[in-house]
Amino acid sequence: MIDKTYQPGDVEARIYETWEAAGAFRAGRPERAEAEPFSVVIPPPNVTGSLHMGHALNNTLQDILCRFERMRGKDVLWQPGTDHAGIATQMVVERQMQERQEPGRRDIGREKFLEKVWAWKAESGGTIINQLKRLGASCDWSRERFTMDEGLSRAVLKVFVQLYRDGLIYKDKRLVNWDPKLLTAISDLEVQQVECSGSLKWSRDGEEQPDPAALSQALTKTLARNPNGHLYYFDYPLAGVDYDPADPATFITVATTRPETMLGDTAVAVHPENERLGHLIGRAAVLPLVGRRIPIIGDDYADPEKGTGAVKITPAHDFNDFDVGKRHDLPQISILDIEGKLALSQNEAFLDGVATSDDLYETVALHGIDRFEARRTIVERMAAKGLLRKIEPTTHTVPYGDRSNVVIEPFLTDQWYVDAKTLAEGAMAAVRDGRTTFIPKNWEKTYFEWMENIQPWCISRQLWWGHQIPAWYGPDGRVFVAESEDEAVAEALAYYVTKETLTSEEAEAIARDAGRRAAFLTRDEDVLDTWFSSGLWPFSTLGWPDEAPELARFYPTSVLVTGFDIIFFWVARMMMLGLYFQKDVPFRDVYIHALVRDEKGAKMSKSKGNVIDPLALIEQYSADALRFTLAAMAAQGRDVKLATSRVEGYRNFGTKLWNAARFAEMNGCVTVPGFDPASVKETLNKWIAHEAQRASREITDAIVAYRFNDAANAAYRFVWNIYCDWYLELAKPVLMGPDSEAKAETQAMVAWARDEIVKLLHPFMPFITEELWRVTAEGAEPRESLLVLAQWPAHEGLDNEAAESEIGWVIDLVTEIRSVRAEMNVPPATLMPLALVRPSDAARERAARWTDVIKRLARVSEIESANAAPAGAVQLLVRGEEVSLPLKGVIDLAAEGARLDKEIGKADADIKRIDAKLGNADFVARAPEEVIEEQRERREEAVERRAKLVAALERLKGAA
RNA sequence: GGGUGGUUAGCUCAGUUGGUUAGAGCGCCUGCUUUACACGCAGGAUGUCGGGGGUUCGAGUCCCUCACCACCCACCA
Repeated sequence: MIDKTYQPGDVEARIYETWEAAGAFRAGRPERAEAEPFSVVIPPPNVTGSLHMGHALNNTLQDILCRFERMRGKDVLWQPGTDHAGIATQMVVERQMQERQEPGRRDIGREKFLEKVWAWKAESGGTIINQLKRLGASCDWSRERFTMDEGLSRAVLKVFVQLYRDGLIYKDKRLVNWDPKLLTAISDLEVQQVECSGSLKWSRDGEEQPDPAALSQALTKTLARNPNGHLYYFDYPLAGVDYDPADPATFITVATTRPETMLGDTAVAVHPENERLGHLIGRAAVLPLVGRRIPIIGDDYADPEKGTGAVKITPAHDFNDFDVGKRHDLPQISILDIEGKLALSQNEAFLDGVATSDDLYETVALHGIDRFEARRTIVERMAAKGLLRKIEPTTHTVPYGDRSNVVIEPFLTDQWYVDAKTLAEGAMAAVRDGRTTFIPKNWEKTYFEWMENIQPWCISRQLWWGHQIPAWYGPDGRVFVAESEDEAVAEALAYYVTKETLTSEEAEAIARDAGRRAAFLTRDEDVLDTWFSSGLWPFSTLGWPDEAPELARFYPTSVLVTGFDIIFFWVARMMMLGLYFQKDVPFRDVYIHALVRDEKGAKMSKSKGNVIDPLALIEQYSADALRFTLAAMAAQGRDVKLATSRVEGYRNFGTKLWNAARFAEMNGCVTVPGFDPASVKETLNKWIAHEAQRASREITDAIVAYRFNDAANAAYRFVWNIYCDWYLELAKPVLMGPDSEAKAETQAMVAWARDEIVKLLHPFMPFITEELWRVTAEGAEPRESLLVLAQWPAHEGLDNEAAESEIGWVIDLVTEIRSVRAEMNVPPATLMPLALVRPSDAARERAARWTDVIKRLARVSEIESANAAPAGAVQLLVRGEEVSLPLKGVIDLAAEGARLDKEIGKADADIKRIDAKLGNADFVARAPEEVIEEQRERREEAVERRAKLVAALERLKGAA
């Protein structure tokens, strides 16, 4: 007995266990050894994260593809796993330590800290996996991987060493995006540009706010809230002359949004062709507050239109200035420490060549203050010295760290880089020649755009949680890159022996002694960017660098399903690294889905508080309802704006399906083993076979084309509007009637169609369908196999236009009668006689065959034929046949007259519109023949319809 | 500054290569204990397809333009 109500909470957990126990998701099931492989790697979620709506969408779509292909008989591998998420995870653990008021990570040291992270991973790492299971994800969990697994770590080492040896990884000292809170370099992609503007206006020469005390107060107030955007104009006195604010020949004015960096200025640049300032090129200015002589140089970078036309150059704190500095061989003076505090005392570069002075002492005394505090102080001091000319509000963008949410500092450090430009060549070619295809196609443009302008990828992070860089430094600072410390030591010893820094005896002595070996080299402290290891995901998870049969069988993977937000972070890197190390693309297709947004279209974020928790929706409406909603809304190229009313609607859909199955059971509809739907005799059954085949085709085609919404809608329509609304209703008289042969066939067919439905719906709603499959028997026996492994409907030869035509007529007739009854306010209890007016033989036969159904569904008392339409009856046209409801006395004659008038009006409008088309010589001359023919037929039909309606109206008037 | 997408019913959204009278869900209105289902059944109303122009026999669909809304990339002294 099927339960009266479906309880998703109970069923879902049980069903999932059944699948796992049966090994249903395992790749390489023996019976599929010869099957075509289908593989997908999951975008690995953060190991300590939890499921958000983006995951729900992403994994629902992958699961639909995997379940679909599994049912189509393929050997499916959905490779699951998690990412160690370097920065994110380390931050979480550090925050926990802080909350518990424990000593910081630097206090306890690397080893102890990593123990804590691993402990946290052990504690929380299962959460997201369990949540994926709640969603129904059919991953092969026996193959679950983690980016810091032993195997994946070996892949990382091998890749790093190989790329280093091939000259594609190198160490370089240049400006990086430095996060002063996390104390690490980050890549360009991890920097968010935030627009900010200011409000403070002040001018030394004007009236705006001349009082220095008031200025100081305003500055304090303004700079207290960051970000802000102000342009500060400073006079830099020229060397060799006495500064006179009234005499432009004694100074050069520069404008900056970052006053504190002036301490690191090493030049002022003007455009070589600047008419106003060009003559100053070659002279020098004296850097205020410091006393350093800095040259005035000519460089195209200085735009005469911007600022004052003269720009201060701070090579160590600005990306553009860095380039200018390189061109002019300027010193790079870093004046900040890693935390963004002024680093002035003991700063040799800063003090180099600067004569001691009171100014300098005062400035160096600022050592250790924060960069924003420094900004205020510098401005105040410049103002006090009369060198601040003015302050203007401005709007500009400020770089923020996407994790730490603090202002990022361009900072001069040694870091490891990947030569992305070289690797990008192959990755672009692979998409250009179609070895990998993006769906929707337009994302390829985004991909190319970025690839063409790709910058060196900074891969080192000053973190502890991650893959430590396999680089060791010798006593002279020389770097040795190798897959293990032993190899590095061996390499280093050999090197130093050849260089005659060591004798071979010394080298051998070191090599023999483990302690000395370990002390001989120092390992690089840094770890790799998380995306470095995720970039290897499509092959590292398949067993590389070992010889793994899975790699040969499942690489390249069939499709990658992911959001557009990580095309650069992840997709591009996998393309580059996959092509380099496997000589083939990592995936054939890349399906890019949209972001899930809230109802108003805003990106969901914790800070906005508009996050909808997928688990809460699963609790409330079932995983199936959530999945179906996401699939139905996943139209290509558009964001998914999630409304919970949709989830509720699809929960109702599940209930509808459940009840339809209960109905089938109550009427003794049981799956007949070996039943052939092509053999049925009843028109109704031929019709549902025809419709089921059509639905199956639509759904299959849509999934293959990644048109998930079309697939979901086709399934929805078939189940609700075809199977439930009509097939079951039309079958009721047969199921309750006396014809045992027809009844038996129909019972079998109801069960067959239900089974088809359950299969077609399974990729979308795996739980309820599997449960229905379980509770419905096959013949006298329970089902032998699970639905998850059942065969996808793929039948041919069930098309049946004759059945479509006949059942279509019945449906139209019933619908028309219902419509008229409602319009005429005929009470449901009133049964009406129905007359076919001069029916064709076909219509008469059909009416006879469907008498019971028509009577029941249209609430008709009897059906007869008439030579003429009776007076005062309602006239209907059903597929060209005239039908009347002779209900004089019941209907409102005036209302019927109005209805007929309206119908005639419609017919007139149709005729007029078609005539306009057919009357157009150009249309007749140029439109395709079938379009014209269609219009002619339609006109004929409309004219006939009009004539009948007019006649009916005449009769109505006669009756009145 | 460069780019992408969007603007269709009260709301959330479909509408593949131009071709019937533009659709769905939710909401709304009317009626219904019709023996699976009120998480239901039956019927109904609602659109200048953002504005303007163009191409075409024919435009929600293609082109131009304007407006507004998102988002991405780059950068500004």
